[in-house]
Amino acid sequence: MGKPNDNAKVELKKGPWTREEDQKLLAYIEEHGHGSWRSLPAKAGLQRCGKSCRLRWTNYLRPDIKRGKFSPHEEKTIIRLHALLGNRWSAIAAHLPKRTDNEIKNYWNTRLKKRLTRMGIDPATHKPKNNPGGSAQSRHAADLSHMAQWETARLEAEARLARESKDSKLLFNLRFLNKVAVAPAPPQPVAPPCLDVLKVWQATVGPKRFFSSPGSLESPTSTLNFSSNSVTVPTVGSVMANNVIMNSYGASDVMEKINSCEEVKGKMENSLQLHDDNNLAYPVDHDYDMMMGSMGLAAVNHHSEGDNMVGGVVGEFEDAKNYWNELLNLVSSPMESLEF
DNA sequence: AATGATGCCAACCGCCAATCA
DNA sequence: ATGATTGGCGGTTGGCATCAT
Repeated sequence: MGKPNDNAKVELKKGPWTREEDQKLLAYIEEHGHGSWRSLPAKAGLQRCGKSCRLRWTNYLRPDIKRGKFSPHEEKTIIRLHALLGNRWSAIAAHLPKRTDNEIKNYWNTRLKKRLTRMGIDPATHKPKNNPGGSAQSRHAADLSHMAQWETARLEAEARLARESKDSKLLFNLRFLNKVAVAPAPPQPVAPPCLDVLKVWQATVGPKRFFSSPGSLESPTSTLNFSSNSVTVPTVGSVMANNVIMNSYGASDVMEKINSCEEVKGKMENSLQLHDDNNLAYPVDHDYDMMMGSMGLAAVNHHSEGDNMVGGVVGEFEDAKNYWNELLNLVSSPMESLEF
């Protein structure tokens, strides 16, 4: 980037690309890489603006693009991600390998949106159109909606990590956690654990990166408020012990995998030192707190009356990270085995 | 067969954040 | 600090294909 020494005004071509133009662009990029898009057209012998070249490359010519019909799995993924992210096509595309944001956007606008509308679902809100009011179902939908908003923030953090971090192991773990978090929630009375852990987080560490103002429990996009006594926060111990939250988020298969692994169970017992009274605290740092929140694991035991954290720190932060990394790495092939 | 409606998708447009001189 | 420029993003458009009348 920077200031170029811009130059001659050439009559730039618009409209559909010809085969010859495609070949020129492909040949140039294959040999030199695209470099500065601004200067590429002249070097490649194209009478197009750099922007047009970039678009043609990213949306059509790039070799790692998958074209053609979207699979049912891809459709489902788009719908769910749209519910979480809204019209943030590039973010959605990041979760659909080989699909471009433009393609996903077109597919949504021309097909999926209409299909949802026909099904009586508002494609903007992903809620039933004719069910206003306060039914349990709609309240549950509202819970999901707010979870979705938090998921949005978390997905952004994941995307940031993916860009900034070369630590593929951590990224793997984040993605694994993402699958757990995005799994559909059946109707049930348990409050959303994402919100629980954030409540605890707020009470414990106060507003940080994701909070817009001190003392408020707001997502970047939400103005949701909570009554302080309405939420029961499970502990790591209780969750690990009975899978309540994990099951409530359709992630029982994850716990099944974990429980079926003797090594993992041993690590759990040793590291967490489960207590019947659930008065277990767990070391917290913010990113891991978020992750555990996404999994439905409150990082600390929480007594709602005082919004105070109860219990002491069990270990060091690094221990917690290592523990979760080890735990998650022991679960075989989560990406393939978990329905998303 | 002709015409209009609809579907689809590549490409363009305008905006914005990041970057650089 | 400032202004120019780039790259990226989401919204929109234009044109071709298909369908319905």
